Amino acid sequence: MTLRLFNTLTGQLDPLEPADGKALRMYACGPTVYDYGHIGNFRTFLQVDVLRRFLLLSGMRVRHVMNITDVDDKIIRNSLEAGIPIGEYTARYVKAFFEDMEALRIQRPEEIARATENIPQMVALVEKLAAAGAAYKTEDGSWYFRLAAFPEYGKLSKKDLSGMEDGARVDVDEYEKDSARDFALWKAAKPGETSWETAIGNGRPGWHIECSAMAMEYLGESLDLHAGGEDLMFPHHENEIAQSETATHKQFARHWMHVRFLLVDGRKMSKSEGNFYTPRDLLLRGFKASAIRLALIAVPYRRQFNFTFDSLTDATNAIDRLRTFRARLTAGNFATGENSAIQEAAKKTAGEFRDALDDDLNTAEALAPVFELVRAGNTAIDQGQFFAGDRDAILPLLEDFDAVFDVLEDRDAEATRRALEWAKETGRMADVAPELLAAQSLTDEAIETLVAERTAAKKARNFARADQIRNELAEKGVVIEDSKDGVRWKRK
RNA sequence: GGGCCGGUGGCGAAGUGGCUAACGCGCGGGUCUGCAAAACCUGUAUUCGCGGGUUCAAUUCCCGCCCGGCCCUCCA
Repeated sequence: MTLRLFNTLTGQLDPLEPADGKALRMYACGPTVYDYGHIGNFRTFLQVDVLRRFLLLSGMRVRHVMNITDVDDKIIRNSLEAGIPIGEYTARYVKAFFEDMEALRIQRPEEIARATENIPQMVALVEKLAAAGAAYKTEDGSWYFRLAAFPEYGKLSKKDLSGMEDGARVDVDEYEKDSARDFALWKAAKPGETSWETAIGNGRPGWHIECSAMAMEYLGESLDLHAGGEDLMFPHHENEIAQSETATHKQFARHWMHVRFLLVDGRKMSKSEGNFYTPRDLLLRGFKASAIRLALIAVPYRRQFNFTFDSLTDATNAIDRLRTFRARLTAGNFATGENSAIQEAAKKTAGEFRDALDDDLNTAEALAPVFELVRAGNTAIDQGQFFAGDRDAILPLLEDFDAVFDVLEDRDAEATRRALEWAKETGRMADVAPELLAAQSLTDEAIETLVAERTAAKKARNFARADQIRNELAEKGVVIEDSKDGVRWKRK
């Protein structure tokens, strides 16, 4: 089976495969670095990461390009207000973006393309469009794409623009356009604003041109897949198609993937509603990076996901269950042999896991058999019916699971530590949850010492002291588990 | 106003024209334990927004209504 992924262009599930049988060439719209990324942004990047990882797990080679929009109206406005060059302004957010990617375990694409580093390609594309009569320059020096030059406009978002009246909404700055719907390819420089002196004039790129130019620069004229948030479908992706296909007379992207927006507490996330969160906010509140990751990917990408703090707590507990199970397999001593029921369950789980992801990346359905296997495994272990052969069948399966979900390995402390450093540097310590600070005050070494002391106390049947230590640790978010294989502790 | 998508248990959700409506979390009871934690067992929707219709049979298809989301302007 190969992955069948919903294609916005055709409106159906289409197999996703490289046209040339080599690496799948995919382009995903990345961040505009005018501020810290929020969880909505990251839901999109995470879902694309799930796609990427599943393709790799399926044995496909992938060439994945993501852009960083580091010049646009907001960036220019904000950097002017701050009185610093745009490069300096965006540097902070680019750095933060990569930190967040790492915290959330988003794999780095093969290529990260920055708009400001690909201006010549954009200029060349505008020139090509001008030569074809599809681009025109207005009196102020801006360039526009002539929508009339592309009759197929609207095919992605299924919009019929033929009946749209010109002139309904004409931007003050754009009064020279031939048609109200024509969009900017190149914006003429305004006094004080960052600009590039080029063959088509002094100015800066329009928003849409960068993705067309960079996608073609790094992936060729025809892509296997183009992905982004659902809001980008129109006009951004529609405009990319118009520009690219007019210039090349080739299909720009065969497959289009759009990730659904999330809701927060049942409402649209927005700063004015007070329900706007960045991953960093959540880390400072004491949530784990892995929980944020799982919460944002456990609901399939075409479904609306209602994000709440509870959903993070749920994800935390679910991850705990998986990690505890894996630790049980790794640490336990199992007799040689195998339990045929477990062997079969493992085989079934592997198949169901892949089938679910093959079916339009149904992450929710892929998770179910994994948890069922966890229960079957735990039950067998409790009954003494679990053997080394069963462990050897399940561990690789968990590896495959984690190749996509990537939540089993505990790297949460590192992400949290980074977030705290950032809070310190930027004066946000007031936002840090007190419980998190309490937990941070305790080093791993200190915990080990206390745990050892408790074990000794237990041995001496001094339960009062043992419980005292356990409570002390619990107050700082450390939970102790006694078992036949020794004592295990973890930070909640 | 127009186009598109969705409304399933306490919460997040999967799913299907007819088998006991996944899975996770939570909660109640039990086993294990010095007590816990973990793990396991068990109970947690006779029912899938509301009202009609089609059908032998609908949560699943159709129509209407209500509610939420996305787009139609910058936005993951």
